[in-house]
Amino acid sequence: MSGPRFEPVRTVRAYERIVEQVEQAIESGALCPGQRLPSERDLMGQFAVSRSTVREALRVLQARGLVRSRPGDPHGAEVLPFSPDALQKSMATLARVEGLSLGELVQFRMLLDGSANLLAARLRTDEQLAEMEAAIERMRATLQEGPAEGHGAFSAADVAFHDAVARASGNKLIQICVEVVRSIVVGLVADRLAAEPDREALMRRSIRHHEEVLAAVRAGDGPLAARLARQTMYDYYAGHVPAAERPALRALLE
Amino acid sequence: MSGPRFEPVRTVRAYERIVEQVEQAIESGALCPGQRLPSERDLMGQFAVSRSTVREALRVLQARGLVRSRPGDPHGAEVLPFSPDALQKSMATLARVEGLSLGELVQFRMLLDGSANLLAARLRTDEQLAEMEAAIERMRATLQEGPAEGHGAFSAADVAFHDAVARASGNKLIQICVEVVRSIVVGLVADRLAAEPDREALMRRSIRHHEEVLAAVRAGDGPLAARLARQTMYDYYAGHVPAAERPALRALLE
DNA sequence: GCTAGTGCACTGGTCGGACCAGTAGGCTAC
DNA sequence: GTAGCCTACTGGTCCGACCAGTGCACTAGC
Repeated sequence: MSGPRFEPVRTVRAYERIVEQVEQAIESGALCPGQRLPSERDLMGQFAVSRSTVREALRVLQARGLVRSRPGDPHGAEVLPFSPDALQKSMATLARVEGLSLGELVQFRMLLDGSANLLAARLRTDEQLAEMEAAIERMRATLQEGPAEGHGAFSAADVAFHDAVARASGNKLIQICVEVVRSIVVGLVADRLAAEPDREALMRRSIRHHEEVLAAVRAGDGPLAARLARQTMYDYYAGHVPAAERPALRALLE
Repeated sequence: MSGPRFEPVRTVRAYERIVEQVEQAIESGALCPGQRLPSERDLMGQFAVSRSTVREALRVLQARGLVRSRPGDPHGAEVLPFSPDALQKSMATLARVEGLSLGELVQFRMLLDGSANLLAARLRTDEQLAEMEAAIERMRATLQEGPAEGHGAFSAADVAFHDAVARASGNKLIQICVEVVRSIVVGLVADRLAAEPDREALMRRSIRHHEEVLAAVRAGDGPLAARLARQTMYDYYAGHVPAAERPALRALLE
């Protein structure tokens, strides 16, 4: 016999147990977004620890995007609705530390956006279709205002279109990843896009592409919508991706 | 005239500035994985803040997976190599808080794995091909040992196969996301898979599917490899996905 | 009566000091 | 030369204090 089986004890810091308890309360729904945590001074009583420990736990929870605290707020820390901020922060760190190339990010967007369109062509509601149409309409409108002022608005409308598609995919994870990766890519190429020599032509072509994508989604032709969406993204970003990385991107275009 | 343009000043907490500085040092390479941060007492001198503030900053950095500290370690906190742990934690939290369904997660895996195979069929090296072959061989071997002991090993080999494909895709982001999402899915269905009535048949079929996928990758037929990979994943998990969610998964199978 | 202004009680952010258990590496005794 | 102890230092935790900022109740004025 091997006698009683002892498990290795891992020493758990006090603040970690606080994090766990609060995290679980949030996940279980005992704490809902908008609700407030007790004040730090209350919490130190409830958890029977010092304020430093409570604060370290709150820092971790805040870093994970679960709560937010404001100085002077008499109601205590606020439980936040989920937002992909923490996810985005992790991924942005990843992009920098791990040295993700623009090519890899764009490639990832291509496959995400392509898949979103594939699903959206199947599952979209008429309302979502209208949202996409409206976004394209706004893109067209910005062209009238001249490219200078119009560029921010154009991007916003472009984002709105892709968000609508992602929502229509019916998969929240796709939706979130689309948002996260897009914000990183946009952060990387924003200045380069602003310096684009013939931005208006790019915008005009982008609108046409979006119209084609929408038509495919409307027709329920998922594979076509996916292919067009990938092509659209490729055309929009390929100029900023090092030539050596482009073949890998084009592999997604067939 | 509108006078001088004043910008809103955002009050930045002291610990946040510390986090920023250390983060930047890591990203810029001034601090490499394995290197040590000065001790908390040193840091409070360098940053001219109290130890509480230093510690709160370290908690945040630790929550982001950038450093690790051990009690009693005379060398100070250690700078960690990037690991997707933080990313995984965010996404796992997301999965629970946001109520991601198993269907959504599996669907996401299907599109990730499919895309990885599509790219791998184009870009794989012979060495990577050999890794995939070896993984399948290990899957076969576990069948001989009987399903009871073999199941852990089978899963490990399965994971190794998918990791090899993800690596062969040449996209680190795909690779990381595959890993993150897989671990979440596995965490959700581990117990249900263990209770599978006819596990051996499932494993046998899974091996055959993997062989087909590998053949397509070897032949360089990306679209076929992608479709087979998605089918493989569907077959493996569909039984655990609520029937209502399955049609959305099947949308990825054409 | 209702509003505008004021004060207060309390919040989170920061500080400094203190103690403890644990570690690593140098020192000593063999 | 090595085994074992010792010490200096670490991170984890606690305490008490101060500050600037906030929201609310209360009050003064209409």
